[in-house]
Amino acid sequence: MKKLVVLTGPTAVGKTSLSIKLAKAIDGEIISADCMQVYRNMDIGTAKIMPEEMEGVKHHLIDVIEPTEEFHVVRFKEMVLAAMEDIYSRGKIPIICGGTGFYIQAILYDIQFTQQEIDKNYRESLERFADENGNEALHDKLLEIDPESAESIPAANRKRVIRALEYYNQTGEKFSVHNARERQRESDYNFAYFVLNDDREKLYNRINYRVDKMMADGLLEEVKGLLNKGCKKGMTSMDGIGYKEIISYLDGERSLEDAVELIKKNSRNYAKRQLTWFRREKEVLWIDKTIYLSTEDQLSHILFELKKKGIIDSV
RNA sequence: GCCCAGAUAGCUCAGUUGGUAGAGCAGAGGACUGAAAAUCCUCGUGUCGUUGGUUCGAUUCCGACUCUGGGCA
Repeated sequence: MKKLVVLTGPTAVGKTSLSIKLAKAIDGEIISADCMQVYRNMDIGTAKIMPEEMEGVKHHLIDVIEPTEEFHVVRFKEMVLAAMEDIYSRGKIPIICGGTGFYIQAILYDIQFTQQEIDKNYRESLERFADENGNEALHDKLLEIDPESAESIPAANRKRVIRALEYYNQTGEKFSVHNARERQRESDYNFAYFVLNDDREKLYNRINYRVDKMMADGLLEEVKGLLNKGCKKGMTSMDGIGYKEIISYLDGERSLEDAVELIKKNSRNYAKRQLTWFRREKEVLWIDKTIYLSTEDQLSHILFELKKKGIIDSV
């Protein structure tokens, strides 16, 4: 079985610096599992690792597309599988590091998505239908073709109602059937899934501090620059935390001070959602920073677990 | 020193014609399988400042005290 290491955790917990030490210790290469760090020119707001911080460790999936482009799990999966093949061919171990749990899952369990391109017109027509007739009416459509999905997806969650309808429209199969099947999947990898975590209050303090630092580092200028290059509100990249709030300030919707506070709050809420996700994942190995205080302790604990799983030979 | 207004959930406040209380925000928990840093669901017991009094019963009425604003000296 192919070997795979996953290192994740909530935003601002300290994944990046630990990942460098880990990569050096096991001669690995890092694959970023971060839905925002893939974009070029979005450095400050995504807390992206800079080349000089990489210490010679090879990184994949960072700065690979323009912020004006569409990006999603399917593209992520394609790119990561290619990167992994490359890494294995050189006899190294891939380390998936990043905070997007959904993306990590897609790789780990090889979740299957549909082959076809998304039909934008169909999506838009459903959006329009919901605008005109309400979320309930859209939800009723789903109820007709796939009652199980309709039951598990609230009408208010329009995005997911649309995806379920879209899936049926594309494949003729119920979305609920697809999901149930994909949920059964076992991983083909010999993997270790580490989640770095810390005391909630400490984590939130670090998030708040980091946002202030982003502002001091020029987040405002970064966003202005992106807008000048053609980025617009509503693009997936501009929906990232730190970007959408600054844009709302530039649009005159709120003061800069309020925008900064909102970035902090949204980041905190995001960290909490990430933790909810990781708690549900099976076979997760938690690295609690209140127990493993120093980076050295964390690293030696990780190496111990990797040896146990046969992913590395010696500690 | 005097006068006035406050003192209720982590914060900002509402309310109880006397029967121990509820909103917003913050926060917590959860869902998620081609937008995922997205999208959505659920969750409110707190010495009602302290202390006397009236009352069957006071957080609510009355008195004193403490603190915080504001005003007058």
